[in-house]
Amino acid sequence: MKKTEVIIPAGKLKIIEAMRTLLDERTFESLTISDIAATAGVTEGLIYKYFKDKRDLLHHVLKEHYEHFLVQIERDLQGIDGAVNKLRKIIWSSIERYANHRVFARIILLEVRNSEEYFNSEAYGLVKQFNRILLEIIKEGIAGGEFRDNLPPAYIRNAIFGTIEHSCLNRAIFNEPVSTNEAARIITDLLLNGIKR
Amino acid sequence: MKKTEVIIPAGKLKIIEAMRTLLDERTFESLTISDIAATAGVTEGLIYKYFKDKRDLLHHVLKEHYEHFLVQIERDLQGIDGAVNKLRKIIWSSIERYANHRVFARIILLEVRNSEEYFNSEAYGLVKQFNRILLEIIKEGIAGGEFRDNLPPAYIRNAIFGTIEHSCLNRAIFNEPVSTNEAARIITDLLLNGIKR
DNA sequence: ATTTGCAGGTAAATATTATTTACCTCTGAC
DNA sequence: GTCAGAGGTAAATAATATTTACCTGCAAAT
Repeated sequence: MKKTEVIIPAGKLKIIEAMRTLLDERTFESLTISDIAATAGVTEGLIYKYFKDKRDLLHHVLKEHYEHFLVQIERDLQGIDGAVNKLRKIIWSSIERYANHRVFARIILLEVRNSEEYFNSEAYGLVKQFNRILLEIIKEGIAGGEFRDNLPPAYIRNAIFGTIEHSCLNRAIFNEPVSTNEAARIITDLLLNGIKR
Repeated sequence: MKKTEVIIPAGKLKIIEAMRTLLDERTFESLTISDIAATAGVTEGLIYKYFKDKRDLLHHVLKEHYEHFLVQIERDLQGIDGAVNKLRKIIWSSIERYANHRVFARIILLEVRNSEEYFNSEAYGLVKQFNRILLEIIKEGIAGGEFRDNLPPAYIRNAIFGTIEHSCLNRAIFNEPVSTNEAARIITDLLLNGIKR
């Protein structure tokens, strides 16, 4: 009775759902407000009732996806001890998310970073939250002697993030398949042990 | 007498130059044809004389940048022996390019990957060429025993590329400073030796 | 039982931008 | 000399995003 008291109007839900559907098929730029309204079965004006503009709708869709992602991440990390083990898990979970939620991957990898407003959006706030989680694990690893202490944590984070994202880019763009387990195993190994023989 | 016989018309040059200038200040999406024409001091119609559309102009600007980059890379690699040394150099050169040519970095990291046409553009052809160079170095390193032989070359390439790009993202987006030498040293070390103690 | 405020929704006007069209003007090869 | 074609312009048109004014049903407050 106390949770989700807020009833979300049917029209708004249809708009969000239409956006998700269309983003699976086409790029954000190529979608018109009229496309979205038609797919949702509402009028164009209604979109502006709930969202500031087209981009605001995009950010909302990303925010919903990211909320699910963060819930899953928190859950996945439960009961795992040690920075290496946590890192292994977080890499696996991230790849799994990018691989199995292509719209999510496309939005975050390709569609949002080119606008200023994104960096003021709620969605970006969640991304920063994820960043902090990852950074905590890295610092824990350094403090506990599992990771090297002569690499700046921010660089480690960039390497992890960057490697994962780049490895999932072809999936997002060309729909090339990704094997989550294999990718996670290789990327974790590569990052932990390096490429030098 | 045989090279650069082609005279590029003044208007076209001004358009390209205007695009570069504007991209340093604002995002691609926020630029209008009328902005570009005004900055270039030409009429809007002329832009369409030389470029298919706004994106085609963007791809052209990227192509010019990438040509310079490739020339520099080929030069930088001259006389360097060994895969590790070549890798070290290519990482340094890439970071240097992203750090000192912010428009280039912004275009490639933020503006082009969200459109289908990009992947048919000449600019993308050059990116693939760079990819091949990097992949060759990796294969050389594996064959020569400098790199581990149990990591797929494509993953190694993604890790290198992804780490570099992610490390330069904040520079591209927020204009945060990057120290090329420091970044190159740390990233190379991290990728070669891994993050595990 | 009315009224009334207001959330959900529509339809059409307007504003903004991209793109096309028709034309003008100079120049250098024939 | 002319004339084809490159460089360029101005204005019309098309495509889209956004705003405006309005309609409708319904859950309180009177």
